[in-house]
Amino acid sequence: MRNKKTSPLSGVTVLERLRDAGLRPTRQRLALAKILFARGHRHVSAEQLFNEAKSSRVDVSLATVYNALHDFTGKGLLREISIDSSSSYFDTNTGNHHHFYFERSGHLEDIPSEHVNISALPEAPGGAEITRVDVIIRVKA
Amino acid sequence: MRNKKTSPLSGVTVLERLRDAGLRPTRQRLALAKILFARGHRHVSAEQLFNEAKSSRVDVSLATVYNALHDFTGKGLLREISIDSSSSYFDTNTGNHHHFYFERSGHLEDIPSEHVNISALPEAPGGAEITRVDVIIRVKA
DNA sequence: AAGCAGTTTAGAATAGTTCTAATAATAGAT
DNA sequence: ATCTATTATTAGAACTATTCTAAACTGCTT
Ligand SMILES: [Mn+2]
Ligand SMILES: [Mn+2]
Ligand SMILES: [Zn+2]
Ligand SMILES: [Zn+2]
Repeated sequence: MRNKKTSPLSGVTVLERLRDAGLRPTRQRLALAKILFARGHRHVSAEQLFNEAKSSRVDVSLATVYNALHDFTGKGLLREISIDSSSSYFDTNTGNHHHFYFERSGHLEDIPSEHVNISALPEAPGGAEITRVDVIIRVKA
Repeated sequence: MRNKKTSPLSGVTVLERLRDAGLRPTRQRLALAKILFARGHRHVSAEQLFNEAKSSRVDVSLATVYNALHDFTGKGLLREISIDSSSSYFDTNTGNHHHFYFERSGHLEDIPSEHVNISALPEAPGGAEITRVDVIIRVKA
């Protein structure tokens, strides 16, 4: 049997992260989570993650990539961002923050929420509860 | 020959609006523009507009609806909004403003830009020019 | 009226995503 | 370790919003 801790720091951490979220740490989920959470925050599309998995010799189907992304999102490990309606991004940064969107490249870059000061938020009609506030700054680049 | 001014106020106005934008006022574009701009600001999807056209006995193809929406957007008569990656909305309000998004119904509601005070905007990396700032407040309703 | 560029159209094509239903793996109990 | 129920994975089909194609048509200028 293989050692469960394949990478210095992230191996066990990722496994625990999945367990804590109530997600079975399957081989596929572990591999994908490792790609997603190995280093700093990222914004990835399903296709991107699928390709990175293939590059890392992780044998996983596209359907599983979608399943995992949605499962992770459902458990709060990721956050889904729709910007250009052609595809979604999944953000490993689930904290309160905003984005620069580079229209040419399709690249997303985080803006810490402290750097954007929103005031005078109107109350949601009918006292509806606010789920999330997204600020997207589109830049021509 | 029919009277060009079919509706009390909007007939000629819509025609001029298209001409001023450099768009040929074809039968289809006129009919669609009339639906879009007849009354106050709206947020419509392509499919919605297509259906409204059919209801108004305007014979227009779906491809033309898409063409018109994009042409209008390109000329600044509409603004395209992507929220949920399943489809885009086209907004007849092209001025600076933001949105409430009602997740349950998919409805969009304008927020005047004066009601949202954004301060401390970080400079775009590399001095890139800001195209637009979108604030979307998602509410659970 | 003629000619041309711009527009419309039906239907095919595309692409991201979801679904299906069969197979496989996991967790927990024995 | 084995058994079992539950959950996950998968290939490929299906779905859906949107775009493309290329042929027919129309608005505009002369
Ligand atoms: Mn999704
Ligand atoms: Mn579009
Ligand atoms: Zn982010
Ligand atoms: Zn609006």
